[in-house]
Amino acid sequence: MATIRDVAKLAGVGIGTVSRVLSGKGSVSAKTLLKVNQAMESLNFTPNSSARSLVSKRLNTIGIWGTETSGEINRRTLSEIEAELKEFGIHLIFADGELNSGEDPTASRDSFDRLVSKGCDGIIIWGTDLPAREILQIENEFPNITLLNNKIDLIDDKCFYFDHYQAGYVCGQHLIDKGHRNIACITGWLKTFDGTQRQQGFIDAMSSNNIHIPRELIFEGDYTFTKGYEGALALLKQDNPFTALFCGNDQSAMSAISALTSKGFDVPNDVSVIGYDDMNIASYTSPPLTTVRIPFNKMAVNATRRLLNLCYNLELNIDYDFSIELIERDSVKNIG
Amino acid sequence: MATIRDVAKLAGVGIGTVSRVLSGKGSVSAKTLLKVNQAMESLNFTPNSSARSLVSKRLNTIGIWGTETSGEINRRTLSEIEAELKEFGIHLIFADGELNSGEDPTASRDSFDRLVSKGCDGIIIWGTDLPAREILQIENEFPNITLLNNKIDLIDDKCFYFDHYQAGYVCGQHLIDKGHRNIACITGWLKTFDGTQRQQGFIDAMSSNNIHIPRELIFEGDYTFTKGYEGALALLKQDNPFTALFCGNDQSAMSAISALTSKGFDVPNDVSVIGYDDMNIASYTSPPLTTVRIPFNKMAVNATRRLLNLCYNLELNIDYDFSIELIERDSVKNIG
DNA sequence: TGTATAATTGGAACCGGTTCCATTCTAGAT
DNA sequence: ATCTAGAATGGAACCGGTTCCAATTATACA
Repeated sequence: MATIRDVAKLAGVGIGTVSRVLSGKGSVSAKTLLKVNQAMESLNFTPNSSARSLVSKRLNTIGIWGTETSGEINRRTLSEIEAELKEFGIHLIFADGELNSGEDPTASRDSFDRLVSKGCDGIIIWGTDLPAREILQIENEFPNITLLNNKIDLIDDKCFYFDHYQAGYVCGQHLIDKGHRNIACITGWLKTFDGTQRQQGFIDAMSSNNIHIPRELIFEGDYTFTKGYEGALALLKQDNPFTALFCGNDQSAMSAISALTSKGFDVPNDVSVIGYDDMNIASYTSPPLTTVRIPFNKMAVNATRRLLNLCYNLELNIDYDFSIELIERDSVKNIG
Repeated sequence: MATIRDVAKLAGVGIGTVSRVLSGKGSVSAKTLLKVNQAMESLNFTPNSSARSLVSKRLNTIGIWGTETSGEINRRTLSEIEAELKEFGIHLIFADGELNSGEDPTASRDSFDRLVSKGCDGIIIWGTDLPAREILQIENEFPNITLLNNKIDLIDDKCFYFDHYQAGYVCGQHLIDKGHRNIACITGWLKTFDGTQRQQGFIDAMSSNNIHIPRELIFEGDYTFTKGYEGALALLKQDNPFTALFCGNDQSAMSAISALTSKGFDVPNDVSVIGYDDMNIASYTSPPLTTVRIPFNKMAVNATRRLLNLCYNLELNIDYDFSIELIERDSVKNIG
């Protein structure tokens, strides 16, 4: 690997001059520029990133961390983030909290620290794996963080979240508008910020319309296919009849439909189902899924831009406003 | 940030001693060890990774590149890779070829070069975005690469691929075994290595059983939901009847089912459908999907281990043998 | 007690960039 | 021709680790 000194020697100039050519800062005469460029070319010179980082204290890398980095909808978002970073020549380091999360908060924290110590210039923390207290503590000594799909009041300007409450409300209201009164639900993962929010919104939509949901019609899920399937079967087993089902996300909606179908219930003629997320797949279930579209990508991009501002003193515009959209397909029937 | 010299000063030792403590190599007396550790503790010392990399010429980072890093099944695999790397303290840098691939091969190559120049110690190239010639050229000047889901004879030991031909054959044979004779297919993406392989295997299974598939019953897909849906509609429009449908992957199978259902055809009573991949979701479609399970994760882990061997002179065991498994669910009916 | 050998230690030199200052060159003004 | 501001240039010093060698100290053995 050629170094800056090799280039300088070949071009017959000093290393400072080569450095100036590299950075484009400082003045260099036209003919010197040419000589240096030719030398770089013929030596196939690439600046060593470690040496650069050592003095500039800038790693040109940001990290993303959190269990929510898995799953289809999230993966789409990762690409979006990567694309945003690409424009600024920043790389994305990727640490999955998934495999050691949940049960063992220490392990979560360890995996986070590993990310910091490798050194990224900043980190997007995706989801609610770490308790607020811990995040605040982190933010105190390592301020270059941004939260995606989490909300902590003290650092609200670094949080990019969505009004899941409202979205849950909209889902509930939609079912009611379609004439449903006996409504069941398979909740999202109630350990997460967004899971509880959307659930509360849904419940409040019910109360506002004077509808009471008996305890038996609420099945606590966790966003997985498995729980969606189990949940639907469990709901079918209990005694309260229902004509509609609100699911915490599209995955559980899909598998709930699968369970309902397997037990001889037709969706939407026997039971209407509404999902949440609008995954790609939602258009291609049988029947296509009515759901609510969450602007995850937009959230992610803005979280990324905010982080770039923090890390590199940029002043990119940040948008904190994320609105929802109800996507009506064929899984909800009007029985009004 | 405390440096090694700060630690040395506080502990009252030389910097060499501190370095020895850090690396655990070379001898250090018990009491010196204690002093140094205390000093590190109280200064909250973390070694600077750039300085380390500069001299060790080791970035402790590997990259993954390719359009195939998107999609659900692939995302699951990413986690697997990350977990493998975690054990060795290696980070995963992530560059998506997706957004600039296909149309513009130069852009693909650029995005690849960006990954190299940042410097990873090695790269997993996932998929077939780059032509073999180009990959060989890359391998020549940057030998630390490993190919996932691609096969190039000259560097077979760095390739981790699956016998898609055999899997395609198995799918075809399964439909035949279940009594089907009029079989349609929606191919995978024929621009990819695996897409053509599985298609050929399927076709050969047909020929071996003296079944001829008319041109009209072959729809060229590309793995997307969209094409699966379109494909099923197109197949329904033409004149040759069919009782079974082979799809290039689960996504197209799902959307094909959705299209068939929407046109009043029942799966599997009117048409049997077999998928390919065994995505998580395959158990939860309506009906649950018969498909073939591809050991992507195992492939990915071995590609990763091979890369670790290359980059860091390790000698991890590598397995090149990946076998398939037919997963029978409810989307294929026996009509024999 | 003296000597050989091994264990322990300190720090200069180095990795390959960036920064900054002193120096030289150039062109326009007088 | 002389002076001067500003452009252009070279290179020492530095970033924070690792490596390696010379020097010092400890231990074992005769």
